[in-house]
This record gives sequence, C-alpha cells and structure tokens, in this order.
Amino acid sequence: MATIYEVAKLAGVSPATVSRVFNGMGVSEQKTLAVREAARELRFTPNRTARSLRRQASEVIAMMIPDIENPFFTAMTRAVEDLARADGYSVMLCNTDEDPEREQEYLRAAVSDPVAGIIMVPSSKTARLDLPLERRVPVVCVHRRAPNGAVDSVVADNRAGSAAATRLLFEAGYSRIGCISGPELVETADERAAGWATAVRAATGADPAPELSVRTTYTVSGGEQATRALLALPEPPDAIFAANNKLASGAIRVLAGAGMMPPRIGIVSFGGLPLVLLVPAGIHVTHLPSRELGLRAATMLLERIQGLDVPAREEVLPVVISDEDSGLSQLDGHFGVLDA
Amino acid sequence: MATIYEVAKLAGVSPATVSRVFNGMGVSEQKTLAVREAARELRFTPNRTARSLRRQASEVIAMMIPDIENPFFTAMTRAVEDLARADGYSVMLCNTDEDPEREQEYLRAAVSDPVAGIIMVPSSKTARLDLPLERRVPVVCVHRRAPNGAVDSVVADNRAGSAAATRLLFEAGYSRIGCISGPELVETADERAAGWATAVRAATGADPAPELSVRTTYTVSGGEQATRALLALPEPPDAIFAANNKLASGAIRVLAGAGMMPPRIGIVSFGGLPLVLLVPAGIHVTHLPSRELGLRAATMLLERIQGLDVPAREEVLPVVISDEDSGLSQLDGHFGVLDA
DNA sequence: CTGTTAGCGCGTTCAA
DNA sequence: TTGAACGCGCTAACAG
Repeated sequence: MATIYEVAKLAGVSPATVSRVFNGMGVSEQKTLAVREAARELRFTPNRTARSLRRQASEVIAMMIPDIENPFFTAMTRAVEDLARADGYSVMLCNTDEDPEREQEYLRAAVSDPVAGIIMVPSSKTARLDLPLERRVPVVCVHRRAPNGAVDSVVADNRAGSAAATRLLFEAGYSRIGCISGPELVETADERAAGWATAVRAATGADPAPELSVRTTYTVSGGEQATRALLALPEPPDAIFAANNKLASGAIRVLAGAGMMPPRIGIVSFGGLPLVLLVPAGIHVTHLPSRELGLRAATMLLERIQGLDVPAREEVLPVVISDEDSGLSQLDGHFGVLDA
Repeated sequence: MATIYEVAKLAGVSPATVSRVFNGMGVSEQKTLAVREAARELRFTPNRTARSLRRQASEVIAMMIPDIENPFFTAMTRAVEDLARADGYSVMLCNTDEDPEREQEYLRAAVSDPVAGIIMVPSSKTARLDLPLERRVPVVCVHRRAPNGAVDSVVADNRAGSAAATRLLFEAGYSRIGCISGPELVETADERAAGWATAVRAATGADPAPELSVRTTYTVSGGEQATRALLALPEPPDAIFAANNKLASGAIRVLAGAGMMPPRIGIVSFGGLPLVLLVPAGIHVTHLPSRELGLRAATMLLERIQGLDVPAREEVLPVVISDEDSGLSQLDGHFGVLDA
C-alpha cells in the first residue's frame, strides 16, 4: 500500500505537496499533474485512518437503530445514508435490538472510534448519553426523543397520529376499540397508547376500559399474543388499533386465522406494512414519515458536525392519515394495496 | 479525551504499561489495578483510530449490498452483524443501489479506510475487485458469485430452486408459465431464468416461447410493467414465475388490480414476501436462505481475516421449496400466511 | 508555491 | 515485568 512518501519520491516533490494535491490546496499545475500521475502509477489512495488520527475528525456517522429488519428503520437509514454520502460521510450501522446494554456498548465504541456523529433511536428513556456528550461527539435522536432533552431530537407526532388513526375506526362505526402497543417506557409506545386513549375518550366520553389496552414487545409474536388476549376478553373489542407495523402483522395473522376480517372487525395499523402491498380490504394503514425523519436527523447532525452551537432542538413531524383503506382501496373489492 | 499518557501519569507508570494493561499482556497485579483505577477516573477509552494505524488492522467489516430496503438483504446483514459482533467487529453498511460506480467508490473507500474485510453482493459480473485484491483486503461475495471466481463465494442454488418453484406451477395444473426476472448479467437473474426454462423444457418437452420471459429491474415497478407486458401477449401465460420478492409484489399488485387471482392465474414468488404475511391463497412463496447466506459469508470472511490462505472457495446453499401455498395456506380460505 | 519537521494516540520493539 | 524510544501515514505549522 503506497504512501505519500513513495508518491512524493516518484513525482519528485515533497510529501506535503502530495498531501496538498489530495486536499485541494494551492499547488502549481505542473506538480499537480506529476503527483496525480505518480499516484495513479502507484495506485495510491490516502489512508483514511491516518488522516482521521491527524485531523482528529472522522468521516463516519454511526446510525444506531433497534432493528435493521424493520422496514421503518431501514427507510430512515436509507435517507440518512443518502444525505451523509452527499457530504462525504459513510454510515456505520449499529443494531441495538432495543437492548440498553448493546446500545451502551455501541456508544462506547462510537466514542472511541471516534465517529463524526451519532444518529440514534434511543432504546428507552433510560438511555445514557454521557459518553458522547463528554467527548463532544454530536448526537441526534430520531423517532424517540432524547432522554432529558439533552440533544437534538426529531420525532413524528405519534400522539396526534394515533388519535386520528383511532378516530378512523370510530367513524367506520366501531365502538369498542382495543389497543396493542409496545413496551412501557418506550416513548413511541407510550405516545401511541396515549393517542388511542385520547380518541376513545373523545368518542365515548369516558376513559377506555383498562383491559382494552395491551402492552407488549414490538414484534410479530407480541402482536399475536396481544390479539389473542383481546379476543379472549369477556367483552372483546370490535376493532383493534395496532401501534406499529409488526404488531399489526401479528394481529392480522391471528385474526385471519380466526376467520375474522373486516368489516366484522376493524383494524388499523399505525405504520406502513411494507413491500407485500396486499392487505385485506378494510384494514387501515397510516403512513409514518420514516424517510423524512431520517432526512431531518441527518441534516441536523451534519449541522452539528459543522460546528452549529445552539441549544438542543426538537422537531415534530406530522403524521398524515389517509382515510382510505390501505391507502388505495379502489383497486379491488377484496384487497387494498399499500404503496411500496 | 484522555490518552494513555495522562493515564500513565496518574497511575504512576509508563504509557507502555497502560497499553499492556489494555491489551492483556503481562503486567503486575498492582500496576494493573492502578492503571484501571486511573483509566476509570479519566474515563479513558483507547482510541481505535490510533490503534488501527499502529496495528495496521481495523475492526470494521464493510457490508456492501444493493438495497438496504429489501428485507432479503437486511436479513443477510443481520446475520453478518451477529457473527461479526461476537468477534469484536463492527459492520459498516454500504448501499450500492446496483450501481457499479457506487460500488467501485465504496470499494475504494473500504480499501483506504482500510477495513478488516469486505462482504459484498456484487452488482454485476463486471464488478472489479482489483483494489481489495491488490491491497490484500479479504473479500467474500455472497448471493452472487465473485467475478472470475477471484474470491470466496457463497450463493443459493438459484437454478435448482427456480426450477422446483416453476415445477410447482405445472403440478398445480398450469401449462403456460411466464417468467419475470431481473437484469441481464446479474447472476441471480440469469440463474433463475435458466431454472425456469429448464422446468418448462422438462414439462413441455420444448423450449419456452421467448416472449414468455421478461427481464427487468429488480423493483416493484419492474414487476408491474413486466406483468402488464405478459398479460398483453396474444397468448398470455396462465401462470407467472417471479424471480424475486419485489418483482412478485409488482406482479401481484397488477394482477389484483386486473381482478386476476389464483386459481385463475398461478403465481410463485421466488423469495419471501416479508412482514405482512398476507397473500391471497394460491400464491406460492419459496424461502431463500438469506440468514444462512449471511452466516456462511461472515464465517468465511472471519477465517480469511484470521489469515486462512487457501484458494478461493465456493459454496452453494440449497433452496428448500415448500409445496404449500404461502407456507401456511391452511389458515384461511382466502389468505395464505407467510412466515415472518 | 513549496519543503522540512513535528506529532495525532497508540503498540511494539529493545534494553534493562 | 517495566520503561524509553520509534514510527504507523498523514496534515498543519513554519520557513523559505
């Protein structure tokens, strides 16, 4: 692996000149050409590690998400990568599995790498950001707020969105609506359950029955178990608000297995059901601004990396509720089609 | 950010001793304790950049995939990450978008970082691996073979799997089966189209009609257009073999829009349709060993990183074809359910 | 515009 | 077992 010294020797210049050529400083055309020629001959590529060490700055952004297999997070990641690349940064993927220990481990690694910045979906309200804060590594929290509002955050309006999604079911004529949401202390899960409760209160004038709200893990099997629990109630719900796509998948799966489909039971999925596009008619699907969340987070982080020094900011992106089944119900009597 | 020098001073030892403590060399218990205490006090973390530069070795694996939003690739990536983490490596995600130029750019970056190794899904048979080969950075190709067999590869048996999947349609009574596959020169696309042709030949005793095979991009809209083209044929097919999940999604979308569903038309998707789990009955879905591909690739790469020096290896993983619609058709008369 | 030199933080000789 | 000194490859500061 060639170094600037070898290039310099071959080009008949000093190492510093080689460095300057590769960093766009003022070098005479003649020497520039000579350096480029020598570099090509030696297949020279600047060593990024050495550069980082010397500059005390890296070109890597750490992206910490709970689950790389959830299309919601990959869409976010994709957006981040697009923007980061445009600014010359690479994206390092860190899968936390909602595990605070893994998260902490990744934070430690990111800080000792050290990365240019961190975009993270905090696994819980207890996430500790001391390490990056202390080392002055910029952090932006996305999708869930930063603990203590310590750093920039950009989130979707989960509460209002969930309330609107639940309202859809009331408007469709359902009256006893169950809620399946994620773990306690996970912000999105709390917010979405709260939105559901708000809508129930607005529609019925009373607090929702406690047994109608089930909290579980954000997984397909969590959705399955919760749905079974709701169906087993003495007075089961006639509709279900599922707080994310995996929960909705589990719910749909169990309901389909029990032969219960709309309009016999109402279902709304808060968050897109990806790729497959086919859901039975009558299932409402709301769109979460995953890409927009990623774009905003990346923008805010890049600003911080470039030195922006203002107090922690917080942005809330609206959740647009379509009132059509699955977004495109006109296609077919039996299926709605969800945008890819 | 504390350095070993500050830790050394505080602990009353030399920097070398601090280094030794953090690398598991022989240091007296007393000094070890002193160093650890000082390190904790200073919140010291070894700087990975400096370590990489000095050791000429990094702890990052570059994972280059065509599309982070395709669950097939994220499942692979997830498997890679699991294994890599266990060995102390982080995974850097590189999204190539099937674009050879971006791929090349990423290879250049990976080589100049420099990473410990590269796992890649080559975007085409023309991918150039000279850079990593020259710099002796280990590469493993996954899902698609390495160009020229230059490095280790692990792939699924796309040809046999596709033939078996196509046979499923013949066995279900369909006789004129169309094929929608990916771009020319993309190995999986070629192999799957070839598998389809083999099955057609075996079933009909003749070569398939050329107009029954459509090649397009591996996208939902590609699948849509191809399906429309097939339906517009003077003699349209009575069944469709879709060579990947995105193509199948597009096909299903168009067919559903035209009111054509099984059994009126046969459909098989080569590759899982993720998360949503609901596809109309009669749609066959085969399972690709995405996780296994990732695991094998990671294993092979880690071996190479550890210095294994044998000629390039090639592994072919079997594709298991389930003969049930969507894997779980027993659930419901109208829907099949696909495993998450 | 160009060359010389120092040092980013660490791991690893070599001597003691 | 320990410490002093060197250098990984590069860029920034200073001279010229």
